[in-house]
Amino acid sequence: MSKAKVRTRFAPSPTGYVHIGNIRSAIFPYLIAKNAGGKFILRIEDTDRARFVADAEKVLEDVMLWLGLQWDEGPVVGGPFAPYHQTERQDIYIKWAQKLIDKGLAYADPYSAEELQKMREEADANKRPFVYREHRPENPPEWKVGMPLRFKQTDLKSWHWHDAVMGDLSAGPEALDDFILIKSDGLPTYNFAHIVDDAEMETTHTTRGVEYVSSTPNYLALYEALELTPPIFVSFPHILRPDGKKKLGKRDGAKSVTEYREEGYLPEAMLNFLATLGWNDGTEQEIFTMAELMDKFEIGRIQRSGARFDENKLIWMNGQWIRRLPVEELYTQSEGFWPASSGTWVGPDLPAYKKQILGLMQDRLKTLGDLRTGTDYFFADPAVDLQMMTGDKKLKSFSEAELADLLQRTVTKLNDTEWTSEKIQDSLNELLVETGKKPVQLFSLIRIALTFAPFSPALNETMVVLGKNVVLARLNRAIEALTSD
RNA sequence: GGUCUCAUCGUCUAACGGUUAGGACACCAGGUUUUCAUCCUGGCAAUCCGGGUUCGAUUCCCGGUGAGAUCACCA
Repeated sequence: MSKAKVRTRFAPSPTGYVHIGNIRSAIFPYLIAKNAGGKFILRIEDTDRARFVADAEKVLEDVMLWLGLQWDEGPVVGGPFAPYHQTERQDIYIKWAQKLIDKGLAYADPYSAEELQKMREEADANKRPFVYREHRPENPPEWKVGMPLRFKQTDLKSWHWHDAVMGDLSAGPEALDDFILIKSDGLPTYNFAHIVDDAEMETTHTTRGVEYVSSTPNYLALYEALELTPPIFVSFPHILRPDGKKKLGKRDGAKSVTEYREEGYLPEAMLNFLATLGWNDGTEQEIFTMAELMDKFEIGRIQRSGARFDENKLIWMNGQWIRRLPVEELYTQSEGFWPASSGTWVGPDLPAYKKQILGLMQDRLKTLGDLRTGTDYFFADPAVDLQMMTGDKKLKSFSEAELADLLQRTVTKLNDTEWTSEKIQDSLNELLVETGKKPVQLFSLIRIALTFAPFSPALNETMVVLGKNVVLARLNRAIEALTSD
């Protein structure tokens, strides 16, 4: 197969919650396709009507686009193999099912749910694994929509196959059973539908989590019955919960991708993190752009064992990305992460002001969400908190009068200072000499009087952004508070 | 329980059969004339166990052990 013919797909079930593990199942096939210059397809596997969630598909598509996983064929964009929702492809599945029935390789399941349940319990009581094919009805009724249709295994043999990630695999006949092809609601099961769709859509790689390797012998038998050539199998290891070795899932309180997005994680960081969780390029590189991932991704370097989800590394990576993004870009992404006070800020150019703040904050943000809690004092005068000044560890030895005096001298000094970060720093340094105080004392005092925040960027830089008038006004306010009682 | 799979620092991982087993996160210590960070330097820390093959095994083979997946009219 030529590389350009590579076609992969992400085939999620719209059940309403997209977690880290789900979305990595979209990233890997995307990269496989793009690495080869091929196509990436989005197919919605919505045959489970009981678990169907109405707006799940929208959420899913939003998350994919946010991460930069634009699909070449699928919902919204269409494509040569439309429709891309399985519920709209019912005729196709029935057609293929009929082919099997005609060949005597599929039959109607006449048992009721209760009868089936009873057989299972019996097998269980005898400590034997339940296999349906041992209870195959002798004279099944003629199948019609409304009855479950089962695949008839005719050759109980050991299967051997190759998986691009896991290597050579095999399984004995115990793995083979007469599984359901079409459910009684007329819709196909995943086991049947994905094979038909992958073939119809000319998918070259069937990607999925390792949990499907135990079903692969059944699929292989079905491919054979359908006279289809199996695709390349690509099984991904699981992403494990942070605290254990179990597969990550919604029950573990795993956050959805949307939640991470709302907390201020960048799509670049999320993509980078997920792509390198269970894959590496063999070098010591940790940070990858989408372009680099597309260029370097290799199926053969996907890990075989599961990888623990480590939020610390995600946080670190997010910081790395915040730092390397141009301010302009960061500004675009910061939309919605500013404190409420930014809405009432009175100044000529809010975007320019925010970009200045971003320039100062860029090195200290872990997530964009930190803007919400850490930049309030840029937009509104903070409430004066005397205790914060007088109670500060480094300022405890000073009386209120002394503190007021220090601030007064600062005001006088700054009043005559040209408002650039260099000049301000010069003045602050002179002040240090003139007052004979240590930086940790004088600067802490000024910093607190200006922001009343637990921490803030460099003093001189902060002053430049705040502006001379605001700085002097806030210092005077603090002096007033210190001398009023 | 049957079947299948996996196994390097706490975590993510690198290492044609020959390396003082490398890097990153986390953690600890120090530095960058305010704080919190960033950044820099250093430190701690691993080949699951037992056999075999080999001059030599993290690497190949076998057996244990441990872990996971799966045995639905869910995907």
